[in-house]
Amino acid sequence: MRSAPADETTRDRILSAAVLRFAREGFGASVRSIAGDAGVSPALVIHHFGTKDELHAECDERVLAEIRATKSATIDEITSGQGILHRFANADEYAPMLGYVLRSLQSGGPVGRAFIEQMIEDAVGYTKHGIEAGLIKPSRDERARARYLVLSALGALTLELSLDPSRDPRDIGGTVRSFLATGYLPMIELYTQGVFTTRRMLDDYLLYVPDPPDDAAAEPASD
Amino acid sequence: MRSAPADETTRDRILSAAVLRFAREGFGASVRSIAGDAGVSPALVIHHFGTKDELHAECDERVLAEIRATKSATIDEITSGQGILHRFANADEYAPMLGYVLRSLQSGGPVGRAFIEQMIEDAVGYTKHGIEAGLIKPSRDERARARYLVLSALGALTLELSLDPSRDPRDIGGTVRSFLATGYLPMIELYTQGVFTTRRMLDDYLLYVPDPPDDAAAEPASD
DNA sequence: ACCCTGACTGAACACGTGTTTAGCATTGAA
DNA sequence: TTCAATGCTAAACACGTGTTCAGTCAGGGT
Repeated sequence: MRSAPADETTRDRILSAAVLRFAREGFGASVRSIAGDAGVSPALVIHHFGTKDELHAECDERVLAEIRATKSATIDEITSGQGILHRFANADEYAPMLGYVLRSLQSGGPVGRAFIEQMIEDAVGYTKHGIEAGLIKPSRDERARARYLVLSALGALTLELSLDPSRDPRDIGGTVRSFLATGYLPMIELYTQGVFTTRRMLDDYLLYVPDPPDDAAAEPASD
Repeated sequence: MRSAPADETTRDRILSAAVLRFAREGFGASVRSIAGDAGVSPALVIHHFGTKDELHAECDERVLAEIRATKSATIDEITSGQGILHRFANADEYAPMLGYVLRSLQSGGPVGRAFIEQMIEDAVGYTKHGIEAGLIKPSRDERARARYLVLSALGALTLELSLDPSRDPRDIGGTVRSFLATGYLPMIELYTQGVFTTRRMLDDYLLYVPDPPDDAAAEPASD
């Protein structure tokens, strides 16, 4: 009975409903609402997952797995430059997944953290590729730059998302597009020409700080 | 009795406790915990403010007023360049205020929105000043750039804040400093020299989009 | 046939929430 | 003094939450 595939349908239906609810309303979404979406009693949710937290954890795992899957599918879609955000814009099919990630980002959950870490890793690869192709300038600290680029882009996006109250959170692709409509020009303008006319601030900082770290000492305390 | 100044003490103590709690734990903080902090019964909180939402609203007003006050106090502190974040770094006295703002930012509250709007306004002024002084390059859309710079900086900060679980949220100044320790170099590096070696992406976009808006059409639908 | 196991439910429980109510204490005005 | 009003509290209420419990139903193994 355990190994029969039909049994997993209900469990999976609950899981999917939970991911959707969590993505739309955040992790405060009630077990009852999830059960309602799955057409099931609240007790069954607990019966299958034991606890709301365990359900949450399993949703995290599922989303992470899905991310890993779609990542390798779209990795050769880009490989050019900084089109990180554009991948999101016309990705309405991934909308609930992205919503889940942003929720996890806001609440400091493990999915958000893993997602950020992975995007940084990707960005390091992209920039390295771009440098070799002569399209991107090398940085004094590649990892720190990749991290900053990811944090600023994703951070601006989350802010845009939570600041626009009119748009309902379901339509994340729309928010991304709306953000790009206003933010893409200044972004690539900044990326191609910067904002400062002089190197003074940069040189001052480089003088002030003795050692530009060489890829390892970038983060003071992590893995 | 209404006009007596001594009466406002307790009310104000509750308000201060609420701002602190909201800043630390978000707006889900319970009325009971706030009352406890103020050394007061939960019923009194409701007696003075009518409703938790009204208390929330009054906290918003107080923080906004405080921001407006400290703004005019520190406006001549900067006036140089992009040291927006540095103002936060050594501002431990404003820490609860900043925490409150970040919470409001995450929840899409009016304080966060007003704060962003004001920072954009400030950034427009700063960049204009910097352009006249020859320190900052002009942009094709000053307002959009100011908005992007503010959103990316503040967004990266909020992400950093919610992603670092070890650090307790009380110590916001520490998080800001930790963020600057890793993020300042790539930020000013980006600001002084960009990341792209060619103008291709920018020119492509400028060709693709017919009209660069002239300061008014930047935001599609707002006040 | 039996029965046991697991999916599944309705009802309840325990708890935390915001809020209300009744009443006490103090204080200034009459 | 007497009255009214306000600051303030303890207790309770109504409600939503996650979770538990007792029990029903179906299905496959013996």
